[in-house]
Amino acid sequence: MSRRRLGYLLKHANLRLTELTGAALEPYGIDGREFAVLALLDSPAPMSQLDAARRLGIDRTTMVAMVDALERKDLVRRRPHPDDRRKNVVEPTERGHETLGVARIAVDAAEEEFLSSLSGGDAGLLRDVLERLVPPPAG
Amino acid sequence: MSRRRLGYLLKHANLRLTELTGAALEPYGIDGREFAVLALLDSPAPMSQLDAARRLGIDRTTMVAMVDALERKDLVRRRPHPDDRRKNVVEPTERGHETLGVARIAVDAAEEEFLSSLSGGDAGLLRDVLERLVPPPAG
DNA sequence: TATTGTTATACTCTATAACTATA
DNA sequence: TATAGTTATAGAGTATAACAATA
Repeated sequence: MSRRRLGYLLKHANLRLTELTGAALEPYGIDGREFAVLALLDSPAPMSQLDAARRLGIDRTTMVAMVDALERKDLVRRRPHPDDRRKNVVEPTERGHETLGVARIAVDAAEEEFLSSLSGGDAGLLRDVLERLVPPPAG
Repeated sequence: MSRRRLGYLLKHANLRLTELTGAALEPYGIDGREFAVLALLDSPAPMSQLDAARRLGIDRTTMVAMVDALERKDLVRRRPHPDDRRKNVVEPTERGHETLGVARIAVDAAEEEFLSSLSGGDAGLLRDVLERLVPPPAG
């Protein structure tokens, strides 16, 4: 029996977590990617679209579409940056904050379910190991 | 500092390994997905396209395209199953076996590089933990 | 009737290039 | 000249539906 490749395992682990997270967020009308953007924008320091894109490792044109979608749902708002009018400051609306509060609980539960076959120690170790494997975003 | 989400870590770990594996395989004219199919088909038991698709967790229509590509490169060959003519038995050609031999070494090296920031023990533990998180293919 | 392979088609996610406005 | 946001567009990768051949 040939052991499964690391690439297969990572891909399918990712698929499973995406599925669990997506199902957990469905009642709130957002998916895992939108949750990630919303959670990132819930930050004390004002964040431009480009800042957010770099932090999440996605293209700035992709970020345009994601902010569009969140704005249509009244979860974030764009306003011009006071000091540099090329930039948009993007921030959660009141509704965005509320949604984020409940969505965080749902995503935490989804992660917990995903990790439920592991001991607490192994779950923590998985996270630590992945942290070491994935370099922090540049900039 | 908000800690990075498990979904982010898994996605970007996957991206990094895909990149390393792709670069390692480029000299042999295949990518990581084609390698996975080729390695799976290098099996003592004859395997149909549907068998292979189920094992890799991809759609059977996707498998058609992958086998097409590998056949164009003279790395696999289709022949009718002797006992059930609805099925194709797909098997590596001589050239496929040779390519697989060198490609395996390249992929092993890419995985090693991917894991190079970890101790041997942590690398092994990562693999074990992922094995437990990813259910074996049904069927 | 059900299964295997195939084709046509469409959808999602993403990136590249070019444009606008600001700096 | 360079940067932030936007638009148009195209490329992967994937899946669904319908068909042909076979069971």
